[in-house]
Amino acid sequence: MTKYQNQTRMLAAVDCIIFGFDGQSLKILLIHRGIDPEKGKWSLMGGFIEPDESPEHAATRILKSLTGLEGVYLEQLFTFGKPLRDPIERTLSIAFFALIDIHRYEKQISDEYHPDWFPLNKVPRLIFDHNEMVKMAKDKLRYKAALHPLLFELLPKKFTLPQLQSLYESVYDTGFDKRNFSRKVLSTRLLVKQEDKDKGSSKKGAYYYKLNAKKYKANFQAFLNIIPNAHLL
Amino acid sequence: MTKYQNQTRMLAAVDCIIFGFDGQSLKILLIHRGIDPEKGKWSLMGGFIEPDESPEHAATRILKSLTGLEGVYLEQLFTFGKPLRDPIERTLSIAFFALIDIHRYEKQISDEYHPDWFPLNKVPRLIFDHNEMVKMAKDKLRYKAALHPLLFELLPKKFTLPQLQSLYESVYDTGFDKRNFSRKVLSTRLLVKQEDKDKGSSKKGAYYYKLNAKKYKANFQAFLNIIPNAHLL
DNA sequence: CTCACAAGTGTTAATTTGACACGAATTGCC
DNA sequence: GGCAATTCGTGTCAAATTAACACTTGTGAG
Repeated sequence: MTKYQNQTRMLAAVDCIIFGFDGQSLKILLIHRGIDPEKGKWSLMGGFIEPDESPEHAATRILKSLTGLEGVYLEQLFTFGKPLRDPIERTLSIAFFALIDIHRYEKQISDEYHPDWFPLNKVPRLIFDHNEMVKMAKDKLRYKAALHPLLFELLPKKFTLPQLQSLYESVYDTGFDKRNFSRKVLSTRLLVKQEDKDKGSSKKGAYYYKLNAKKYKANFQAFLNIIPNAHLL
Repeated sequence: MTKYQNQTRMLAAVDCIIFGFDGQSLKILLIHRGIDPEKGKWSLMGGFIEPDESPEHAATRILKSLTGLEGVYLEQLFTFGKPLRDPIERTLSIAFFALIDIHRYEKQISDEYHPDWFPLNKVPRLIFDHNEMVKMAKDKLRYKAALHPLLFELLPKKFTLPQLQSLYESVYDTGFDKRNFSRKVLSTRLLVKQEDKDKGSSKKGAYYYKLNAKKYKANFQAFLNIIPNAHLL
C-alpha cells in the first residue's frame, strides 16, 4: 500500500528526567549536550527514536547508555511538540521520568557526557524546553508519590524508616511527625522488617526494611496517605 | 545550521477520545475512517499534525472540525508509538481525551465522517491501537475524576444534583448514597444553588446548580473524595 | 560510667466517613 | 378535589481516621 501523501514527517526524540536521592536531597542527572546546537550546554539525557523501536524502548536504551542501569522505574510523562522547540528542525520529544537508586549509578559508564547530579532547586538553565520538562516531572513526582508507593524506587533494596522519611521530606520540602509517618507507612503492610540494623546514622541503629515485592506490585494503585494535607501541595 | 543527520523522520498524528454524557450513560464519539487503510472502519477522530502547529493545537483543530466546539476540556493522555502500530507507515500518535457537553454537539457539523456515540461498554472493534487508547482514557478519567472536579465538563452550565450523581454513577458503574453524595459535593463550595428548578425528571423538580467558576479554577487541584473507597476501583 | 544522640513507640481529641429513613412537593388520575 | 405515585432534599449516629503531642530505649564515644 502507498504511503500517506502530503504529510509532514518529523524527528522524534525522547528525553529522560532521571531522579536520584543521595540521603540528603532529591537530585536529577544532567549531561553536557554532545551535539550542536547548544553543544556543551546542560541538558537532559535524550536521543532520537530509532526506526524499529518504540518510545519506551528508546528511553530504556538511552537510560542504560547513561547510567548502566536496567529495570529501573520509567514512566512516560508528556510529549512536547511546539513547532519551534528545537531551532534546527521540527522535533517531537517524548519526555520520560525515571527513578533510580543513586547508589547503583556508576559515573564511569557515561564519562562521554560529563554527567552530574543537581539538587532540584539548583537546576541550571537547560537547553530548549528542558526546564519545563523538569518542572513537569517534579510536579508529577510529587503528585503521584502522595498517592502511590513510588519513592521506594529511589532507595536501595534495604532501607530504614528514617531514610524513607527523609526522602519524603525532601520530595515535599517539609517535615513530618515520625510517629504518624511510621504508623502510616507500616499500615500499608508493604514493608518487611529485617533483623539487622543500619548503624550509619546513629549509635542505636535503625532497623532495615525491605519491600514486600508481591504486595508492592499488587497494591501499587493503592492510595497512600503519607502526606497530610496532600491537597494543599 | 544544518539539519540533524541520519535520523529517521516519522509521521505524527493526534487521536481524540471524546467523552459525552447523555443523562443515561457515558459515551464516546467515533467516526468512520475516511482514508485507507481500514477505510470505513470505526475509529477515533484524529489527524496528522501540521508543520506549524503543536500537538495541542492539532487536537483542538480536529475536535472543532468534528464537533464544532471550542473551549472544551482537552488533555494530553499518552503517546502511542510502537513501530508497527500503523501498517502503512511509522506514525506516532499523541492521544488526547476531551470532555464535552453532549447537548452542545451538533451532528450536522461533521456528517462527512458519519460519527456516532457509543456507550463505553459497547465500543466496537476499532482500527490500529485505538481500543487501547480508549481503555487508557477511560481508566484515566475514572482515576482523575475521583480526585478532581472534572466531570462538570460533561454537563451543561446549569445542572441538578441528581444529574451530577447520575453522571458519577455512570462513570464508576455503581450507586452512591444521595445524602452522602450531596454532602460531599456541596462541602467543596464549588456549586452555587440557583433559584429555578429542572422539572424534567420529577414532579417536584430539582434545583439547578452552577459552578462557581473562580473556585473551580482555583481548586481544580483540590482532592475530592466523592467516591467512597476510590482505592478499590 | 555517663553523656549525647537518634530510634522507636502510644494516647487522645477532632474530624471525617459511611450507613441509614422519612417528610415535602408536585402532578396526574380517579 | 383528594389521593396515589414519584422524586427531591435533608440529619443523626457510630466507626474509622487523622493530627498533635513526649518520653523511654539503646549504644558508642569520651
